[in-house]
Amino acid sequence: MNNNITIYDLAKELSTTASTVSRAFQDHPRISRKMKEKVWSLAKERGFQPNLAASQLRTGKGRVIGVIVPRIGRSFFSLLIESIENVVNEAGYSVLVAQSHELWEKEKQVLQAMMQKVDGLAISLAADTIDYQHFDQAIEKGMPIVFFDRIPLFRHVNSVRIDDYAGAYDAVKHMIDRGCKRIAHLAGPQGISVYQQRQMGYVQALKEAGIPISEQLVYQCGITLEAGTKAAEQILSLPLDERPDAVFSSSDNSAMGLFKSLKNNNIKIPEDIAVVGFGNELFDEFVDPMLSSVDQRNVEMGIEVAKMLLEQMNLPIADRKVKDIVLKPQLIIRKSSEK
Amino acid sequence: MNNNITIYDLAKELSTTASTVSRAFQDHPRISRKMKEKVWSLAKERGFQPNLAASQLRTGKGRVIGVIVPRIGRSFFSLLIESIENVVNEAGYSVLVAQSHELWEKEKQVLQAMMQKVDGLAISLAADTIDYQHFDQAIEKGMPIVFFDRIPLFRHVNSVRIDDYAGAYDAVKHMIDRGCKRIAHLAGPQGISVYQQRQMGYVQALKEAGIPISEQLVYQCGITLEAGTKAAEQILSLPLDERPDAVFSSSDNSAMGLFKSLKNNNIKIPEDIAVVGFGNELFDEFVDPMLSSVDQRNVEMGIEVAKMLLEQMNLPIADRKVKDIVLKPQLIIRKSSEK
DNA sequence: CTGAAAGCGCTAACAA
DNA sequence: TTGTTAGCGCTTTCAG
Repeated sequence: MNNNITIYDLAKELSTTASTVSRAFQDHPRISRKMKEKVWSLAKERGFQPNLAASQLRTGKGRVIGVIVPRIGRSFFSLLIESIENVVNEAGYSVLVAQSHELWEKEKQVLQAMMQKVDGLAISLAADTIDYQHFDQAIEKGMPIVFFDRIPLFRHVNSVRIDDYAGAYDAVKHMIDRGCKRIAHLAGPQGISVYQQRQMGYVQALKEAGIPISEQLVYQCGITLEAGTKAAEQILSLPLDERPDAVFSSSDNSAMGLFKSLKNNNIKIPEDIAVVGFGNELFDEFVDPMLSSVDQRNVEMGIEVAKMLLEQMNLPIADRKVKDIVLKPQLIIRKSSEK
Repeated sequence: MNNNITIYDLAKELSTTASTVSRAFQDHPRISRKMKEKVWSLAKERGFQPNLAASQLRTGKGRVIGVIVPRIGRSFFSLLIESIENVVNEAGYSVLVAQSHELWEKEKQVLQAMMQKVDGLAISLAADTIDYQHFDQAIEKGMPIVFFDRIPLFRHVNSVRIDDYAGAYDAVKHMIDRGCKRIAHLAGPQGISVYQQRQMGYVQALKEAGIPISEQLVYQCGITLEAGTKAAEQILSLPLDERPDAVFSSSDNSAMGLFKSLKNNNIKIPEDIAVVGFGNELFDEFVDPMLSSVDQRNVEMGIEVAKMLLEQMNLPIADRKVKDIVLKPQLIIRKSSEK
C-alpha cells in the first residue's frame, strides 16, 4: 500500500538511472551481471516492492488472472479454483474470482469488471447463458480466455473439459454389464452442455445394448438434493413391474436425494435398484452403501486450464491457436452399483 | 484490456476537460447536474470503461480486496469466500484469493503479493503461523485487515469468528443431558485457536457436570477422515468397560472417519456410542444415522467479514476502531446423538 | 462551477 | 551497456 520506495530511490543510491534498474528487474539481456546483482541485492535490502499499478498502466499487464464460475462454494468449482490458483501462483500470478450465480446478466457484469483487472480469464458458463457476444467482444479486445467444464457449444474457443458423454456411457454400460435392464436417468438442465452430453451418453449406451429408451424413465429434474427426492417419489409410485432396476444420475447431489428416499422406503441398494452418480463428491464414500460415481478429475482440469491460460497469455496474439483439451473421466465403482 | 477510449476523448466530444469528466464520474458536488448527465450518458453510449490501473496509480485504490485462506477447496473456506464475494461485489469490489497451504512461509509470501494489489484483506491463519510480524507490518502500512475464524490469539486485531468454546460446550452438554457418562473428544491441532477453544469447551462441560476428565479419552488426532479412523481403532481396542459412550469431534471429517469405522464394527450409533461433529457439513445429512454437528454459520460470518472490511476501508485510518465480532454457533441435533 | 497543469511509478523507444 | 525522455490515463491542487 503505502510503499514509498521506488526504482528512482534505488537508482540514486546506485548512481544509475531508473531505466537501468527497471531493466535489471526484467533480467534484460543488455544489462551487465554486475549491475543486476547490485540492483537485486539493494532491492532486497531495502525491501523494495515494485508498484504494480504503475507497471500495469504502462504495459497493460498486472499479473492477475480472473476466474468466473456460477458459484464459488460448490465443491466442483472451489476445487477447480484451488487447483488453478496453485498453478498460476507458481508463475507469479494472482487469482481474481467472481460468481455469475447462473445468470447471464450477472455474468456479463462481472466480465466487464474483470476486463479492467486481469490479463486472462478462465470461465465456466452460467446456466442461463445462451448468447456469447460478451465473450466475443472480450476476445476481440485481445483477452485470452479459456472455458472449462461448461463451455459454449459449437464455438471455436479454448476449452478444457471432460468427456461427459463417455463418462455417462461408461456408467450406464457398467450397469448393463451388471445385468440391469431398466435404467432410469436423472437428467440435468439440458441448457448446460455437460448435462446434455451426459444424457446423450446414457441414451447411446442403452441403444447399443438394444434396450429401448423409455421417456418416462428420463427425469428432467435438476441437480439438487430435492430434485433427486422428487424423482424417487415418482419412481416409487410406478407399478412394480415398471420400476427401474438402476438409476444413473447426472449429479451426485440428486443421486443423494434419490438414495435417501429409496433407503427410507426400504428399497435395497444395489439389490433392488443400483445407483451411479456423477461428480465423485467426497461424501460418496461416507454414505452406506458407498455411491458409485464418475470422477470429473477436478485437479487435472484445473491444472490444464491454468497451463493453457498461461500459455495463451504469453504468446503474441497472432501465434495463439485455439485448443480444446478433453480429459477422460473415470468411473469409480463402489457398493451402490455392485450386484 | 485494449480499451482505447479515455476521459480525454469524452472531454473533447463534450468540449470540456478531463478534470470535469473525472469529477463527474465521482459525482463531485461542485459539478452541475447538467454536466454530469451529459458525461454519464455519453460514457454509456461510447461504452467507456475507466482505466483502473491509472486510477489506482493515482489514488492507491483499486477496488479489490484479498482473501487468504489455508485451502480454497475446503468447504468451510469456499463458502466463506462465496459469501464475502457476494457482499463486496455489491459494493463494487472484486475478490483476489490466495492459499497459504497451512504454511507460515507461504502465508508471508502471498501476503506480500497481495499488498501490491488490494485495498483490504480478509485472512484466516495457517496452522503453522506462530509469528505475526508480517501482519503487523502490513497493518502499519495502513492495510485494513480482518481476521476470521482462525485468528491471532492475544492480539488486538479486527476479527470475526464463532464462539468455538460455547459451540463445543453446548455439544457436550447436550450429550450429558442425554445421559452419556464417558465422553471422548477428537481434538484438532492445538496450535489453531479454534480447536484449542473447542477442547476447552469440552473440558468445561464435563467439569460442570462433575465428570472427571480422562486424558485417554482426548485424542489429539487431527481433523482428517483418516484421523477419525485411527481414533476409532483406538477406541475399539479399549476394554469394554472403558469404552466411551459418546464422542465429540472437533471436525466433521474426523467424525466421519470414526463414524464409518464404528459402523463397520457393528457399534450402534447412537445407542452404543453417540457422535457429534463440528462444522455442519452438507454430508452430515447424507449419512445414516444423520450426524449431529455444530453449525459454524459460514454465510453470516462471510457477511460480517465483508461488512467489517468495507467499513474499515472507507474510514480514515485515524477513525478506525478495532472490532471483534463473535457469532453464536448453533448445535444441530440429529439422529447420531439422540438417545 | 470549470480549466490548466503537474505528477503517481514505471517502461521503452531512441540516443549515446 | 547505460542514460534521456516522453508518456500510460487518471486525479487533484490551484487558479480562475
